[in-house]
Amino acid sequence: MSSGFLHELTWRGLLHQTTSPELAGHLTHGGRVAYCGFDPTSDSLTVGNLLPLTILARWQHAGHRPIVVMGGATGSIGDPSGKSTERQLLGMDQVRSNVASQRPVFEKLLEFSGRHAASIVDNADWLMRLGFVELLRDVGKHFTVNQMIARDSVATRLESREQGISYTEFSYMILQAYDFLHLHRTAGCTVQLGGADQWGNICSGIDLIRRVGGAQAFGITSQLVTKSDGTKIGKSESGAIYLNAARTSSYRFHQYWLNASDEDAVKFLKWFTFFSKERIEGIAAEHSAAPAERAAQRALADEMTTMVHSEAEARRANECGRALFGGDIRSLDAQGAQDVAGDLPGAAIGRGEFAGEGKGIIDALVEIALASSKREARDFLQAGAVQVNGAAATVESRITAEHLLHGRYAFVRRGKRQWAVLQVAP
RNA sequence: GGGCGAAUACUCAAGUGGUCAACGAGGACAGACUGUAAAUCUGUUGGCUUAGCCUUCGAAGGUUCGAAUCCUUCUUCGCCCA
Repeated sequence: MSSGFLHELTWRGLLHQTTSPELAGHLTHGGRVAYCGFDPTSDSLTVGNLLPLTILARWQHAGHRPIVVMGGATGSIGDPSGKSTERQLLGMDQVRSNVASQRPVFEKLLEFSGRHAASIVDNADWLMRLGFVELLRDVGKHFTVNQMIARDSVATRLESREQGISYTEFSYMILQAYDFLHLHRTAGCTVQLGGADQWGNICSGIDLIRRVGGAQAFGITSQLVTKSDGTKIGKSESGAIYLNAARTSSYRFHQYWLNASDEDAVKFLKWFTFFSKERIEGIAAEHSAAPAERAAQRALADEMTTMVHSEAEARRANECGRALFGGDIRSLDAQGAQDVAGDLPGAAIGRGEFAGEGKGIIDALVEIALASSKREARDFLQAGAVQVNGAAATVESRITAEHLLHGRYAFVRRGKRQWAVLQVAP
């Protein structure tokens, strides 16, 4: 096991850099403690936050103990790293409720019992108790401003004409360094994990630990990962992909991965799943033999959905996708239609609106958010991009009671992949 | 505190009195081709009751038949001087 962790990150293409060559030796003993910080700026993590989380899980699989640090305090300050603009400050209540609703995902991916039990802590628990003067005296003394302004994250903001940096964000690195020191003292934490953009903050923590107690600590950063076209992972047409089912249905989550490009699919398997090297190579071989089958995308989508939601959800998402893209939507039975409708975005309106002349397709498109305006709806219709229950629609189309599947549903498709449902309100 | 300059749509960026809902690029979306892929080509990209009308060019006023464009004040940002 030992430095199997570093090995693992390396072949997956995730290792960016480590702070010391002695790290490998340090990891030959199991049971080391590492932490990684997460920002409670939203009530749900996104696909973008998934990577550090899986790395923490890999750490645990390698026989070490992970600590999740929720930035309850630092989240209200804002990390200047990788940010070109000053952050909005969050209220404490907001932070608290975000921390609470993010928790389930961590519990899903990490093991919270046994010898290498993970734990979740909130840095508000110690940072909020810290007095300003106390902090300046005990911690601030170990930082020189010269060093602080030399940090990349600060330097770029100092040079930025438009933005500048507030004293608040400038001080962020001190707080994060203090987190590391605190965990070092109270939990024996010796390693901090983070993205490549966290390098500076991690080094600050290691320096602080050395200066205060003369102890050695380590940092490991992961590659900044992007899609092959250079854009961020986890953004879709309709916004960020969340891990929380309430914000991104398991169907949409599944679809997101299924739509990965050929070039990305295998990389994503390495980065995000716990599949072994052999298994991934097998899938890759299968995929390149018959790319049209999209074996890699399918494996990826199923596994990711299972990981973040559940196996049952993955199966449902799969069936739903098959119904929508595989065959005739009209062949769904009542139960199937209900399931699919439940996973799709859309709107429910009164039965009366479908009576007689029925509902105009243009209004319908706007209501189910497949078009952002009526003008756009007309554009789509003129381009032949819209289907209602599998039949092409025109500008004049209307949805009447007769069109409804099982008397309730109008499945509307815009373009190749966007589906939504207009249904009769119960 | 003084001087100079900037602010245009999702982003960058033209436009300096009518021909401007505003050049161009990127992004995004759609069509064709495909495999719910990539690349490519084409189209769209403020809104509406669409031969027309309405609301936009940091904010509020003003000049003018007419303003993104000129004037005044304000806001924000940058540069220079103190």
